[in-house]
Amino acid sequence: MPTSKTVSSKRAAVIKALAHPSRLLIAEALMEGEMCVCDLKDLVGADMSTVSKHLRMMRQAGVLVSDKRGLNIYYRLACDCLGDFLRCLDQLAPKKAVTKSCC
Amino acid sequence: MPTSKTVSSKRAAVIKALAHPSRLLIAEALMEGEMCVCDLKDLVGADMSTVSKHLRMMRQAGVLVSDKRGLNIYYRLACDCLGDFLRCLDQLAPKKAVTKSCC
DNA sequence: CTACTATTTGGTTATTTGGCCAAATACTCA
DNA sequence: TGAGTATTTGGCCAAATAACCAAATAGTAG
Repeated sequence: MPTSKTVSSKRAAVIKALAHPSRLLIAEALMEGEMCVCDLKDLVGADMSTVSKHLRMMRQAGVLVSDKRGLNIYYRLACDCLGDFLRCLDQLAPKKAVTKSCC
Repeated sequence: MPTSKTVSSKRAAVIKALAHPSRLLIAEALMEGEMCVCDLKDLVGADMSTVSKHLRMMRQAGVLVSDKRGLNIYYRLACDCLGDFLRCLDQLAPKKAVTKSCC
């Protein structure tokens, strides 16, 4: 069985770490380079504690890597496959009806 | 602003459609080719109504396309970018601690 | 050591999600 | 038409999520 439920669950946990507007916004920003929590807080516009929890989740999922330097903790992406994937997803058209093709 | 919050939200909605073990299992299965709801029900091992709701969500997000033929409704993936992305994600290592690099 | 700064953790609350069951559709075929 | 099959919908409940605030922690610098 190439794609067991266990495998899917692990993968889904990683994907879930990107499946929230704020978290994806963070990931997108980090595609440009690392940022510290305070910068990300400004970016997201939420309470720092909220951002911190998002970051922890993403770090635990393996999506982000953190690095403490001076007073700040800097976060960066752990992989560079996000750009291609997002470009592909942007081509999808959300819809409501049944029986329709695209692509 | 290349990556606004609006863009991130739309993308996140699509990603969310894949961010559940059962839904990802469905998507993985559909990488091999289309399947009808009853097949997917057996695959997932949940109530058909539950599977149907997952499918509706994925369809509305634009991830799946459905096609009615005969008695059955067949679903298939709307894009083929999933494989590469999953292969990349599989290289990530989930972790708990701060300050560690990989890749 | 003390004050200060950056970040994380804990508690609480409101909302969303995911599951099942039962009932409703939609459609095919005899 | 009417039975039968495949799928969807609605209702309900338990569990997970995400937000905020307040308090704790870790570390730096004076």
